[in-house]
Amino acid sequence: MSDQPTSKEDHPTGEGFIPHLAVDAVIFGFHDKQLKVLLMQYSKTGLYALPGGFIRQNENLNDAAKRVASERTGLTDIFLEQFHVFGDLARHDPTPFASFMAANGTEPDADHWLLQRFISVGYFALVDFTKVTPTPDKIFDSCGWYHLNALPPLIQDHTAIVNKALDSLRIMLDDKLIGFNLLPEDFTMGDLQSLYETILGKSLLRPAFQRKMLGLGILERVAKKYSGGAHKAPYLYRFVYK
Amino acid sequence: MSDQPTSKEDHPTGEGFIPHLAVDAVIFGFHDKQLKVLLMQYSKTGLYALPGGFIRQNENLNDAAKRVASERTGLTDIFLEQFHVFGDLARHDPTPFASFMAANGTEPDADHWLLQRFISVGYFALVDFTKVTPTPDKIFDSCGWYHLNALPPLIQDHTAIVNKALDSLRIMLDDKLIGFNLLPEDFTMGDLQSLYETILGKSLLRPAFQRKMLGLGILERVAKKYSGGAHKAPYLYRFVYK
DNA sequence: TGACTATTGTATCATTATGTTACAATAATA
DNA sequence: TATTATTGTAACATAATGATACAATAGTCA
Repeated sequence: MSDQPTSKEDHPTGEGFIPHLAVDAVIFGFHDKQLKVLLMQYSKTGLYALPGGFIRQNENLNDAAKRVASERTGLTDIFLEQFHVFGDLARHDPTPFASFMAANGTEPDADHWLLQRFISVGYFALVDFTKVTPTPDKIFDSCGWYHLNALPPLIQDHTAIVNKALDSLRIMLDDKLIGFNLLPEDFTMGDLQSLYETILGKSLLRPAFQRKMLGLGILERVAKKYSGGAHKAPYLYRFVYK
Repeated sequence: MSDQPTSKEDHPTGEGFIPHLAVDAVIFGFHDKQLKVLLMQYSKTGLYALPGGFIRQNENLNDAAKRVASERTGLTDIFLEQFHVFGDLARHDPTPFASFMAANGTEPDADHWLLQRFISVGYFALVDFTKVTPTPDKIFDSCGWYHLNALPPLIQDHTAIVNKALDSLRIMLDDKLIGFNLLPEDFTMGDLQSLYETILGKSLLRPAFQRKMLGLGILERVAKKYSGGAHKAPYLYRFVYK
């Protein structure tokens, strides 16, 4: 997507980027009945933030979000979904970035581009967190997974962004399920149900769930069967792309 | 909301506005079983566009959208809903604005701020078009209502924006109904059904519609009854805000 | 090898929601 | 006072969803 360096410090003037506009990515990680979010941390201040970035002058907005998500996860083919734009003045809080810079020994001008007001387009993604290599950028020097129900305090309005993303994910789950590549090629109905239960945060009844999923018309049953447990072998399914 | 002039030409350099970022408002007008959209036209070129505008440096994004919608309709209290951000490079097409300026005798520089790439946040609103005074701005010198199923060709990707807005409106109708103030304070179930049928573009069965609406829990029946037609008088309802 | 265990696939029934038809009630009109 | 058009709602049919039950079976282990 790009041959240029992308971290923020490479562009101290913000040149080449659209000013005042950012993307923030809420990257949900799922595995083994756990739902986590990828967060960035700046160790010197202990502040946490969502992975984010800026939009190049000659870059599609969606590609900018994809770039941000790919750089932080090492994954290509991330399915990203735009869900909301956060554009209130009240969200503007330059203190975190000022702290980062101060801790790096550079006292920024008051009108430094990073300290200005940003309007942020929120994207969410859902990935298998065991397949991810969390990769920090040059501002946030660490990067890792945090349980959704035990998030640390986040800078600015990032907690609200996470919550809104989760709401959107839950609403869109049926429609976007096929886009998230977080189950193996072949999976059981139990795998799928675990995914749903984890994301929705509640348990579901098995027969009704099976009926509903098959009713979506996006699953095909694979002939061979799974082997491993001391019980009847479940069928394997895969998504059918029409 | 503002005491400054807001039309585009008052700011030939774009000063005071966030560059490269715009809002476009899809203002649906409903009345008497008709659904229309408010469009701007520049008479000298015949080009049509959605009402749009820019975001002030010190203005909430939502307020910018509200300002645009208010200035074009003369209405305050417009319920606006953000629905999508349009950020592809492919949507960039400076020719309409270049035409406007050329027709006004000013040959713009190639790097004029209005000719640059814009990312646009889409909002939709739903109003009673009989209560609106369509008000042109200084670029688009006329402004009026067009039937949804007979739209003229629009500049850039504005047709796609209208279609996406309509999709979103239909999906959100149940949830956002109470916010659109396009029925009188007291209205009949028939009025409400007409509204739904017009927006959804299909007819609905009366008993099921009544059941569903009452089931939403946002209607209360008013004691008094309507008078006028040669038939049984319908009950009047109003929205109940909880 | 055969009883045991855990889990699966699905049948069955219950409940709720939705689609459809029917009809009595009634406000204005003539 | 009969007529007309429309409303409110009952009644039934169908579909969707919630919940229980149970047979099927892949491994485990006596």
